[in-house]
Amino acid sequence: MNNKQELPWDNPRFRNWVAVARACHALERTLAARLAPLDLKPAQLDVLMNLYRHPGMSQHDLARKLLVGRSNITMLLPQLEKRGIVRREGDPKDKRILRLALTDAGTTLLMEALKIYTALIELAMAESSPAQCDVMGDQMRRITDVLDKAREF
Amino acid sequence: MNNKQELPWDNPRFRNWVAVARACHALERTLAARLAPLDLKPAQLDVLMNLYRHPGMSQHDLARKLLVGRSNITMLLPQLEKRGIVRREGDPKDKRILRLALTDAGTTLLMEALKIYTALIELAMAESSPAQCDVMGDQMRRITDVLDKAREF
DNA sequence: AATTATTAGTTCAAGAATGAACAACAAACA
DNA sequence: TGTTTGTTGTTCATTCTTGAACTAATAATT
Repeated sequence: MNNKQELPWDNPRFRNWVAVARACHALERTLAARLAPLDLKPAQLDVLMNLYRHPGMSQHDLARKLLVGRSNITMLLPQLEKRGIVRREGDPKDKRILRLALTDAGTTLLMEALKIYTALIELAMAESSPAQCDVMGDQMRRITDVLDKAREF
Repeated sequence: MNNKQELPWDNPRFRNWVAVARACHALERTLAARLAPLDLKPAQLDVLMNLYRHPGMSQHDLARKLLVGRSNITMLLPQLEKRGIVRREGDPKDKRILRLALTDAGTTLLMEALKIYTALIELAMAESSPAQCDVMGDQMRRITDVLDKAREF
């Protein structure tokens, strides 16, 4: 019996997803290199992006958005707080919760980082038409939805 | 001046790439959970997949394929070698090089892992048509190419 | 042939990410 | 009220990843 014909690599969905994973990894590595002058890591940029769009988030909310553990946020934030990039203040109604927000310096830094990130994305996707790009984005949002539901069992 | 109109999130390429990064992260997390019963991590699966397709690779070649540092490979392989999954033998022509290959046990384990991976990908992309999927794959391969070239300066 | 430059792999110290166990607080309910 | 249950954030030990410095082997240069 020749089982080569059933190899995953013959499956379009598989082969194409592997390409997604590779591209994603490549872009993240390149981003890390280009963010280095700002002394910022991709994971930290993710934090800033989320706090900009959702000021007042709790650490728990942030962890869920970023798909990381809560302890990760605990380890990540004090650095940013010491650099004066992020502000953390207790919720008056619920003393367990810390509300997060960017400082002005944090917003400024974020804008610098976004220039770099945007330029990299534009470079990488220059050959993709807006229509292709939207089709891709829609697929990805569906995938994230499916996986979120799959995680809830 | 209102600069909100120039935010990256208004840029389709930016917004859609963020969706790619999220989906990728979500799928990798889910994969890690589903591979746990095999005592295998996504990074290790990447190694096995590459060795299956390119037996006789050197560690340097493998590192480049995986977009990681050589030292990472050095740290990764001894575990797999001890488990009898990977075989490492010196190249007779060039004594610096170690040639890598899967053992039979390694191939068996890979096939089990691929079932899990394939099932997850099928789940995630069930709603994407093969045509959309191919368009996406092509885009991703172009992105990887562009970034590879950008890395060479 | 002798020297110099590259290349493959390793070591090591530092920095991230993870999950389990924990403390403080809040909510639900008797 | 008092007890139980659930939630938020932290701590800590473990594991992974990384990049710089190193050794050994090969290639290139003189």
